[in-house]
Amino acid sequence: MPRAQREQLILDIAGQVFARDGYHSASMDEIARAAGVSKPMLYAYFESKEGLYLSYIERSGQELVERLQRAFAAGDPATVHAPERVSEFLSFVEEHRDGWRVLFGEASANRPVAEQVSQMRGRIAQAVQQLVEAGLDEDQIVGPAAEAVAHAIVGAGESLANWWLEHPEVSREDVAGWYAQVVRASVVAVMPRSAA
Amino acid sequence: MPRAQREQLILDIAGQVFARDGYHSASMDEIARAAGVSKPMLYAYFESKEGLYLSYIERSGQELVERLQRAFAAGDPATVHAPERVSEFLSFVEEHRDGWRVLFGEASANRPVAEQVSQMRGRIAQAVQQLVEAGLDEDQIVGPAAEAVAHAIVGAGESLANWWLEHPEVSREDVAGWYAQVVRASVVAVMPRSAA
Amino acid sequence: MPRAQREQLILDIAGQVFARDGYHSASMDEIARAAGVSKPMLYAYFESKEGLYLSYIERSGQELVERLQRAFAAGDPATVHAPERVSEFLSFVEEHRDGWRVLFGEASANRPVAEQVSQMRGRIAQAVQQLVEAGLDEDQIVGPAAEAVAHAIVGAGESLANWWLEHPEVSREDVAGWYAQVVRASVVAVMPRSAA
Amino acid sequence: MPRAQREQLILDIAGQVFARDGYHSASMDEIARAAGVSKPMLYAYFESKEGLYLSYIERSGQELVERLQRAFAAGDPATVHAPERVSEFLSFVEEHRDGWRVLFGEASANRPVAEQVSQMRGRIAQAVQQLVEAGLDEDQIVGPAAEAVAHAIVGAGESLANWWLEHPEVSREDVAGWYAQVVRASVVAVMPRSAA
DNA sequence: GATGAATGAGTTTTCATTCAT
DNA sequence: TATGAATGAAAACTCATTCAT
Repeated sequence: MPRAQREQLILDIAGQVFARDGYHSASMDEIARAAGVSKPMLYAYFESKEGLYLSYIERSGQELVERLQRAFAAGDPATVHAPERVSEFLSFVEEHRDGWRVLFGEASANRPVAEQVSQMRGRIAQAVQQLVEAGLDEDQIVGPAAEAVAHAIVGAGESLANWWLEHPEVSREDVAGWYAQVVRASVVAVMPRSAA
Repeated sequence: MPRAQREQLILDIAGQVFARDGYHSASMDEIARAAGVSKPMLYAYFESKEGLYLSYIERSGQELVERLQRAFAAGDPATVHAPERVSEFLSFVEEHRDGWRVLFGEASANRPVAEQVSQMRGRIAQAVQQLVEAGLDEDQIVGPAAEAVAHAIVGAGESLANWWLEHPEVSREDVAGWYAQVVRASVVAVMPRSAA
Repeated sequence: MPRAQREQLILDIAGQVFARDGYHSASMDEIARAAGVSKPMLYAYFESKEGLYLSYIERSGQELVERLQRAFAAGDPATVHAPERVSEFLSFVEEHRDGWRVLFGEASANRPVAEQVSQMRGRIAQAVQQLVEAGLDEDQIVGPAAEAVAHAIVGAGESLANWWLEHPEVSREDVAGWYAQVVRASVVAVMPRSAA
Repeated sequence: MPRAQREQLILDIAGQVFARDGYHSASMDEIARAAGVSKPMLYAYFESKEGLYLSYIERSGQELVERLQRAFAAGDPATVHAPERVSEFLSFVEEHRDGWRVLFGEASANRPVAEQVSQMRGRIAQAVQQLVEAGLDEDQIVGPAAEAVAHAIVGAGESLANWWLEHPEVSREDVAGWYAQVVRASVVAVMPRSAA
């Protein structure tokens, strides 16, 4: 088997293991065994565990960025946010679960620990969901939309807050204002008749 | 020093270390040294590394959830998304950086690894930012708003995609539709004159 | 509570723990907790873990030796080995299980390890038992006598071999001769009509 | 050096250390150093300390059981207890001191502790020895025979008592009866002219 | 006399990494 | 090229033991 091909195979397997166990808990032993190669091969091809990981997210990230750019940034601005575009991006997530999980999923690492963190996030999402639903008439709540939007809102806030922590020169008021608007607009957009 | 007080002190320090290094890379030795106590104390008070971590996120999460609920869920729906409310939440993030980072920050774990992942996210955010700006006249772009909103949008998508992976019964079209609307509404809301 | 009395109480508890877990696996923490005293008390009274253990086997051993001497060594040689005497000794074992186990029982220490060793001994005892039974007519085998004698024979051999290891000046032939006679006599004694 | 061979070498060394220090006090560090390998090898080959120990007693026990069965159980019942047979078994003990000590020796564990226990047993054996000698004319006592038989008797009692503790359904009278007979027969067998 | 609080020193175990073949 | 065999370094965790009060 030529080297290039074997490298791809190893990356596939490594992705599975990283996605399942997280960077730290994944062991080179396990990856080598799962890929059916010897450990020294892993080192010959990728230098180190870190090198292997970086190679993997490089490959995954490359494709993800391209797909996202195709989904979001290309073509006529008027149609840019069209669901079909977004759908393409979601297809990618679906087809490349491992890559997505490694880049954006919650690092499993230690089972009970990950669970507790995830539970905390869940509680927050629930609170937001109640808020979303509070602005609606009871009969407007259709299935999982409210739950989904709640997660989107939480994720937006999380990301925004993290960004802000790296940009302390931006005032809290500004950030708060933007986020407030995003939240309000999201609720209104998805739940159109909402009075929120 | 009475036990209860020292427990709080240890939790503070542990939070710093966990926030900086991530769960796995944080070592009990380091935490003990930083807290100025011996390792056996850590075990006497928190049973295990996992126990220490869980204690920490319990304490942090408790307060975060409360703060978020106060920010979002209380009072008159009409004023619920008011920036002042959101601002309160951001205050919390600011005051409890460590707690926030441990719960919602990017697990550092391994420096270059974290950096690469973070860079990848950055590139995606940039693509989205360009998209946001594409819908605006050049003179409308005011400072960091577009960047901030781009991060919010990315975070929303990330969170939504993760939620969807756990809810495969929801159709891709639905999720795509919701996300598309969230994105569009967010852009419009923050960049009001945008034609997007 | 006066010191002397408390010492006795602690020794009782310590014996239980030592008998259950073995010297190494027994922890001072556990003994202190079980005895309802603080660890520093244990050290004030017995100096060290070793001191505690030695105190315990001293107390137990003292009584055991006395009982054995009374059972075996006293009085008219003709009646010395009478079952009533032996019975007294067995009473002691029954009443002082912990003491006996600590002095002569198989050290538990590590469960699976102890089990494996014990199994090995069991297999040996079985082989001996078959031998004992081989010398009997089938209808002579009455209940557990053969099994019991087999264990006695194994124990005698074990003890004899250990003794011999410390007395290399004694010839193997002599030891073998004595042991052979003990075995034969034991079988005959307990299974009287045996042709062995 | 091929793996299989090195495994045997490690087992040999481990046996020495276990025999000298007992299971608990033996440390993997020490075994590795003594065997001239690194600790990870120990784990690669035997999984754990427990695994190493079990491997060792498996290997030792296997051979011991076979030897014992050959010594005791084979051939014509009439010659079964012949000293030559027993002698073979003693040869094994002599040649496999470590294996024997690990399986049947007094677990050293902690030097002074083991010593004290051993001393206690010694005192008991002495008492029994006096008893044995009490039944003899002074000029009949030939060298170490009485001492050896005393140890055999003590070992038989020890083993019998342990067996009885696991079989409480057997009456004390029965056990006492059997033991009494074993004792009497042993004395008579080895010290033939004794009136005991 | 009694103890809550504290620790030094050691244990087993794991893992990324490399060399000899 | 490929690997079986080997390891240095560090991790989590435990325990007998001792102060300060």
